[in-house]
Amino acid sequence: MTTLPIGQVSEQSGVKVPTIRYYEQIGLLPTPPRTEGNRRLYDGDDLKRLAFIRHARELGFDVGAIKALLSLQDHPEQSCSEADAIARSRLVEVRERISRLRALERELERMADHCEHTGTVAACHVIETLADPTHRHGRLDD
Amino acid sequence: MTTLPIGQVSEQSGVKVPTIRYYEQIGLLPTPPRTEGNRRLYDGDDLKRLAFIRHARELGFDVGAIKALLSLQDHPEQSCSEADAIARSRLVEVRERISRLRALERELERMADHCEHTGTVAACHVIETLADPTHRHGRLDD
DNA sequence: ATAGGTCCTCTAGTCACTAGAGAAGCAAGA
DNA sequence: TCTTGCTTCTCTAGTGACTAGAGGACCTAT
Repeated sequence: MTTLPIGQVSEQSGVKVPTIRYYEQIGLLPTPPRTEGNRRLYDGDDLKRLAFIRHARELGFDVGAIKALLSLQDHPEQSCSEADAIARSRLVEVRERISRLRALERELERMADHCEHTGTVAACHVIETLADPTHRHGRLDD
Repeated sequence: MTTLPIGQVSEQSGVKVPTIRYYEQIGLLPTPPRTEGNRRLYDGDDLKRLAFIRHARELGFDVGAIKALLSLQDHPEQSCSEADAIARSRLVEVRERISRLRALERELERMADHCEHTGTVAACHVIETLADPTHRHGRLDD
């Protein structure tokens, strides 16, 4: 089984060294074993976990939400209803994000296309694109 | 034309009062006119702008990215190529986020469905769902 | 054995808020 | 008009999630 020092894990996961230590400190990463000389040793699972955390953070999930998601992974023995509740509530959030991002995507596409075809700047309506779906009157995109 | 005090704007936009003042301070919001008694006065445009900022932040865009998006809206006279560059680079980012969120959505759906149908906890593979598309071998989900 | 790199802990700084203190403004009733 | 209570004002300090730096230990290669 391959083990990696923190620098390698950092490089391969895209998470900076101090951030990895920080994640350990706040309990997002398990405390890894150490060498004789007190250096942290990681394995492939840690690598994947870190990459997951990085992407989830980039998508705007806070540490609490990420902990909840990882707990699904970490505790397959937990009650079905509990896991289900976590998965479902995250699912609602994820779907809302997707629909907002799609609206923004369409607006940016429209602007880029307009520019390409006419050589002029399109009126920009990005502000409308992220309107709160729960407050909207029109239909929601699919 | 209706004007609103900061408290109303806060309530209707979902952005807290100190946060609104903070956005003014860092230049995300224009400095509003004041009453005789030195209180800020906002209008409907400010309201929309604030709601946009809130949603964009929730989606994980940082202030710099939001400024760039708002600049498209604010400066229709700017060069086409500049606006286009901003729109296109945001577009790439937005599409990547969408595809990752969709992968996560599918995994959460799978888990919720599994629980519903079998009454047992599904093996959770959320970690795999956000893998870096640029490092993946399989095809990307549209 | 020593030079250069990686790692250690600890403290402090950054970004984007968020909460609190203390004072001034304003609206409504006694 | 005065006062009670709410909103707003500015300013300072605290939070969450990093991020950078100091000072020192470890480790590899020559």
